[in-house]
Amino acid sequence: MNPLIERQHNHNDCIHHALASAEATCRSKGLRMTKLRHQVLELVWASHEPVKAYDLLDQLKALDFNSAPPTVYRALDFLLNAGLVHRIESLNAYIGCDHPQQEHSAQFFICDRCRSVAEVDVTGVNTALSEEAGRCGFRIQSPTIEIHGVCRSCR
Amino acid sequence: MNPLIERQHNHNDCIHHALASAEATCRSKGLRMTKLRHQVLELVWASHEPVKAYDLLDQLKALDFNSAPPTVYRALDFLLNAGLVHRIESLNAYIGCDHPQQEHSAQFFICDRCRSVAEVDVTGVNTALSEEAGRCGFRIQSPTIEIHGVCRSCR
DNA sequence: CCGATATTGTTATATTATAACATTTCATTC
DNA sequence: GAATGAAATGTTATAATATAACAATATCGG
Repeated sequence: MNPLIERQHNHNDCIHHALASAEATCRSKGLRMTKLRHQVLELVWASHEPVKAYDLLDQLKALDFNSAPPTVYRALDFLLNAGLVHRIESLNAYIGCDHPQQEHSAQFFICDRCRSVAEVDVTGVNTALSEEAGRCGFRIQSPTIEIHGVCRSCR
Repeated sequence: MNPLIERQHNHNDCIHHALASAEATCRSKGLRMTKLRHQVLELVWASHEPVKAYDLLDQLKALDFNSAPPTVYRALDFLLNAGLVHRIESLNAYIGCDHPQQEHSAQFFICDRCRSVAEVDVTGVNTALSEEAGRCGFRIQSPTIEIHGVCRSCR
């Protein structure tokens, strides 16, 4: 479904790119990428499907991290603030962002069959929303745009 | 903030219009607007701010409805399916829809200061998303578009 | 090294939502 | 108007998601 995510791809490349990019982002922003946060980010990047906080928690426990709910929620908060992951509100789940450096407004196509998610950035959507916001006198801070449907492979 | 919701307006009119419209919708679709569902819808329409399930529950209890969580969640499910309310995913909350008859894709401007919500339907957003979906081979089923920010009155 | 600050550990609890089964209500048919 | 079946509601329990509050530890700048 995702132009970026071919069905066949070397996912190790995704993971490595994401983690390297995250390290770079943290360095440039003066943020601390600790062992725990790194591990959580790696778990998030295990797939291109959104992952739930308590699933991460179970995996952390299995990895012998000393974990309770705050452990994972704090790590996720950090990653969210750093722009390294996005939260999918309609799923209460989290997904990695592969271009944390760039300013971008995230829009998601979410396949309800295979659960895969594609992050897109449609200019037309942003401009249309900005224009409407301007007309209403509304100052946009954070858009949540999550489009549920069925992806090409699943149709 | 909402072109539709003037800061000064007779909210009784909103409520009456919404409830009458809901009755009409149910009649035309062969749905049963029971006392409980009517009461929940009326509570949802008490304001133009999204309301939480457990707040509704407390209010139902105060009104001597025999209520537990399933009571309110079932009523909300019914109202959601009937198109009489929308769920705001990013707030875990619910808001009345004042034009349930028309097919429409809901987009929300949500003020994070005063919590008021304006439902808009920006053509440009829909067309841009449809076009992108077409390019990706994605079949859109239900868009969630929730724009957080600050409304005109609160800026 | 010291002190300040950020991070993590830990326990408890708040918030949101659903499962499962019993009972009641309602519309229809007789 | 009683019998029936389906829809709605009542009820108890529990699952799933998230945060508060405070203690302990690690890290950074001086």
